[in-house]
Amino acid sequence: MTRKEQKEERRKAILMTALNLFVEKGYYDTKITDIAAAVPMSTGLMFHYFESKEVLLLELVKMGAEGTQALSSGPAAQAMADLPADQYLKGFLQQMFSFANEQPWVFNMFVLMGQVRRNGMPEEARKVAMAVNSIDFTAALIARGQMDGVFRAGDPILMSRCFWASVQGIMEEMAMDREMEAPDPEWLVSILKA
Amino acid sequence: MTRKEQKEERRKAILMTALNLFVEKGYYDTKITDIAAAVPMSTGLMFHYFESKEVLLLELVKMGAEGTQALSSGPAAQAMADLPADQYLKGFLQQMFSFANEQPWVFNMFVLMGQVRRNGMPEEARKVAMAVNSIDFTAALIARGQMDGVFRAGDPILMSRCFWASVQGIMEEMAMDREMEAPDPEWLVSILKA
DNA sequence: TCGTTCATTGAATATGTATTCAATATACAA
DNA sequence: TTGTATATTGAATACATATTCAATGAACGA
Repeated sequence: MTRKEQKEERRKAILMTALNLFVEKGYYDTKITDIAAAVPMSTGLMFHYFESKEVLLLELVKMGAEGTQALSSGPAAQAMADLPADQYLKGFLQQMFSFANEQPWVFNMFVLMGQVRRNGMPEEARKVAMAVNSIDFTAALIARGQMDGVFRAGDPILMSRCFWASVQGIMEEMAMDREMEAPDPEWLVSILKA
Repeated sequence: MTRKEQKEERRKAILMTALNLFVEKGYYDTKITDIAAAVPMSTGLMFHYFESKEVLLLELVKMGAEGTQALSSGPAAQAMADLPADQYLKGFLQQMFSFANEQPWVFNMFVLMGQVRRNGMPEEARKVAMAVNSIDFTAALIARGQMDGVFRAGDPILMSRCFWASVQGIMEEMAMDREMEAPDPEWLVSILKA
């Protein structure tokens, strides 16, 4: 393994460790020394890999943004694209909730993306997280579902925001208590159902 | 007005200002100087009223805990007590969402209580917020609704957690964007509906 | 009116933690 | 093997901000 690869590995290790801690304890309560100790490496060395705590967060959020992009244009999305709208959303949630155990980092990434959108988070990362927009995409899906009569009447944008806010709330609850069972996706989709 | 009353007024002004800022910008991003400037008063004076930022948060959370207590045993609760379970929850949400504009501090208090429960918030305040438990109460309500056939099958505790996590998610979204319209309470209650 | 007490200020201090840095070890290339 | 670049360390520093404090002003009771 070349030295460059080594470095890349280490970088990823830091990112994954930070992701865990940020979601577990919150960004502000996670100290650089906590991350360093968990990797493990010396605190000083952290700064050979990331020039600051904020940049580290930013890198994570960029990864999350790319991942979301990839997900919504990838083959899985295509395969689902012509399902009925409610089936599509149910499938998505099913997948996401199963990631909570099987691919915790994917799950954590989603939770982090939601958290970073909030007031009081570092500006730059926040902007990137805000730019990732599932709201409009889902709103279009909802409008389609309304045409087909599977979804109730209502402003699709508002419904989309409420749907994702609910999902975020539940994912944070799950992140806080890893023992918690996932809800039946049907429950959440019911928010939208006719 | 006596001097003691003056002081009490000032105390409340600080508490309300802090509540606003904590919800608006987040606890960690809200500096003592921010609160002082907003009241307005000198930063030093803050410490004649509250011995620390954490204690200030704690006071707010204690108020929130009492308020919740009062709400769930007060006359309004009694009046609702023999409504069908779904009507009860719908009424509660209706009220809460209307507070978003009419009594923002009540709304903010609810949002804060939810936020303080999260990892990374000051321990003492967190314990108090955690002790306020709508989960069990609502779970009982859900069980009743299941008997009556208005709610779907499922673990009432899990359903209760998911319901409140969704509500929290949406209230935080509303707190972030004060222009946002409130959802129809029916949407949220649908999470539980048969 | 005078003295005592409380309110108020803003600059000084303490503290926690992000960030830097000088020193050392390790890998690699010639 | 030797010299150069990179990785690594942990202690020193910088910085942000919570907290203290000495000084001043305002209210109140006697």
